[in-house]
Amino acid sequence: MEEQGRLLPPPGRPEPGEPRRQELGEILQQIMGITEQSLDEAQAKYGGSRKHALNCHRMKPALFTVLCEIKEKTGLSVRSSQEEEPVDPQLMRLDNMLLAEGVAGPEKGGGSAAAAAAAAAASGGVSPDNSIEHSDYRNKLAQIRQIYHAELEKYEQACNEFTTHVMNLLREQSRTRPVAPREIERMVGIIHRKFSSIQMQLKQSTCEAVMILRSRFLDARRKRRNFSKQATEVLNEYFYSHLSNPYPSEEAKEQLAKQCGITVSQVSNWFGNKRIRYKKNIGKFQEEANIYTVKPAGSVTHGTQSGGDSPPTPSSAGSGGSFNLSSSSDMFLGLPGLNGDTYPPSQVESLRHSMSQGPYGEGLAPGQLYSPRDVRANGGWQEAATPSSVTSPTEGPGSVHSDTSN
DNA sequence: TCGCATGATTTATA
DNA sequence: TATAAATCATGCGA
Repeated sequence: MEEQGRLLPPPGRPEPGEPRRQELGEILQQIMGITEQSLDEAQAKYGGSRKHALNCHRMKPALFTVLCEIKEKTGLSVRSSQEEEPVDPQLMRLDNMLLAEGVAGPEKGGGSAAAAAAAAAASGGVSPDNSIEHSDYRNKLAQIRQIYHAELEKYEQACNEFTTHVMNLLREQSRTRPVAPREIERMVGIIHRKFSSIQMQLKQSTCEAVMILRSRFLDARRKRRNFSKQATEVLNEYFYSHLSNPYPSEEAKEQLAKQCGITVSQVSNWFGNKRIRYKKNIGKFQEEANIYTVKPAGSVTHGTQSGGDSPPTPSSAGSGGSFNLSSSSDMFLGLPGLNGDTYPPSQVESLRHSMSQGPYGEGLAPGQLYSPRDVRANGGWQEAATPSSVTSPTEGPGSVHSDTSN
């Protein structure tokens, strides 16, 4: 028993070393009723020669047989107490999450896929510096992965070392007392369970780290990115061509989202912001309104326009599933634009429509209602926001935009 | 660095 | 539950 010191985990372990040392001590105690102290005492008291004498004692075989009988009788309770435990659902969850995040399992794909998903979600799908965030996320995830695997390896190594050591001890003990293979298995099982619980702590910490990392990347407010110019143009075109009722239906939102490479809720946010900001400062947006109501067809969107205020229907969408926001060139008439362009009749109609709508308009045709809520919302919108003419600014360009928060 | 622009979130409302 | 309104947080150009 001189190898007493080697029962302890190898030195130089990281922080979890101390709890592990304690736990291993507990295991030994549990398995054999041996503590470091008792071993030390036994060692000091009897020494190696005493052990040898005990082994050679003439009564030893008889004693051994009695012990075997007792063992047989108590074996049942031992066996029953160590029935296979069902797989811990929490451990399963942790494992699944680590796999999904690419921390556990094969390196290729998992991590980068998760990173891509996170980056895509964070950027709304079309962030220009998507790749930067992507690599940043991936690097950090790789760090977590590296630490996780290093720790896991250490734990496994320690577990194996300890198991071997305990088995050696049992083998040695089997000379003086009966040790059944099943008992060894049971003890190995206990050791593995103890190490599993330690591993679970590691997995938990790793999951927490991943969650923090993800939340940082997915916190849209922190990582706000302006939409691409094209996306803004698409949205603006829709907004200004439906100025009398800028409430896209769900279908329209989906189409816009698809076209802009953003989510439907981002489209909703955009329209919400746009409506309120437009309403607050119509004058400032006059110029923009002119640009978008006057813009030649095909500059931003594809396909044909079903009419300025007509609700777009998926069935009327182009082959690419694109949402038709502007007029096709064959609809242009000889109406001169501000920059010398000609206007499509539909947009002229839209313009006229906008002019006829608003506080002085005749109300909306049934076809202009995009959603039931629009009936209510539209009234408020028209009263407050729709200008008498988007081409005849009532306010000069010098008017100041004021988002109350800014 | 500052101020405005803008996307997202929160809260209240119908 | 969609929307208005207020607000927050960040981007971006001068």
